Amino acid sequence: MAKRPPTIPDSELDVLNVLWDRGQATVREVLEMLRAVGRQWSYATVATLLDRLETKGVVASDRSALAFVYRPVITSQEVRQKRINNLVEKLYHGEPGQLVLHLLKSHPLDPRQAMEVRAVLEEMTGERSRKGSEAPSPAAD
Amino acid sequence: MAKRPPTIPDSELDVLNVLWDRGQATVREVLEMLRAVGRQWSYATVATLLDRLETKGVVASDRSALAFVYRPVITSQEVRQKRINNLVEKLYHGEPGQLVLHLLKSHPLDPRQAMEVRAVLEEMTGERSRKGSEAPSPAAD
DNA sequence: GATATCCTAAGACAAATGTCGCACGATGTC
DNA sequence: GACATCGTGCGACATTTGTCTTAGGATATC
Repeated sequence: MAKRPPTIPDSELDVLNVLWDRGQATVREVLEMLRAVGRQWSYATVATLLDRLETKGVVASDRSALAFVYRPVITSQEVRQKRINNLVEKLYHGEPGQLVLHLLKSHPLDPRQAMEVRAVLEEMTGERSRKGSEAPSPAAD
Repeated sequence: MAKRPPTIPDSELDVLNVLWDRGQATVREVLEMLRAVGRQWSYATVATLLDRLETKGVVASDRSALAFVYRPVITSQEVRQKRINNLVEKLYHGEPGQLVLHLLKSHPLDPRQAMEVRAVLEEMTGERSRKGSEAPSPAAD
């Protein structure tokens, strides 16, 4: 009778994204941010979403001030990884190859990233392409 | 008051996967297939899911025989694309680069696919790595 | 300190998801 | 034709998701 494991639906993800972006925020701040991006939610809706996120343990709140300040407890990395796994398993039979291909086809990379990915791949397939300038590109996130 | 646009939840996706795999199937066949993969659903559950899928218009049924034969109406490609778009937008700020990197890191490609992807990338970044034996591999799906 | 504000708490409520149970008709079997 | 099967139709029910309303406390403002 175990309850279903907690997931993060899209609406909550929108909220979470704001927190990841600015590190922390109050309900109102999140609301403003989302308004600026087109989401026409009411204050209460955002509050509910943050509350649910906290219940699920993915965000924490500093309740010392008048307006609670929420902060993410999990990284976007963790969520991303889960989604990726799910995608690969449920829609690609655990075969990431096709996924990568589809991805490149539908979402072309800009040159810098293309090179970066290429470097990784070359290392993976056996450094076959000599070019000399393999300076590790320190991409900042 | 528009109802939310129809989505395909994970449970339904499991069912859909069986249909994509074998082209078509009856409730019982889907049930068997899923049982074989660990899903302990009841007959009724599978029937419900197929019914919902049909309501959503993603599968159709041939009702001439005793047991209805269901068949997918959309391709896995379409669903995959939607999921990919969602992932890129919601979790990667529309930047596919990081996603590809993460993907490669967590789900290493086997040599064949790695080379295939690599070829695509080289074409994308400007065929800089000369090697001579780059027979274009026309991979069939 | 009366008011206007802003917050959170609590709940409401419809739709979607996850999983069935069961009545009842169509079929197959002696 | 009586009985065991198998299949669909229909409905049920708990949870989750999507969105809000409203009550009532804490703060700021004159």
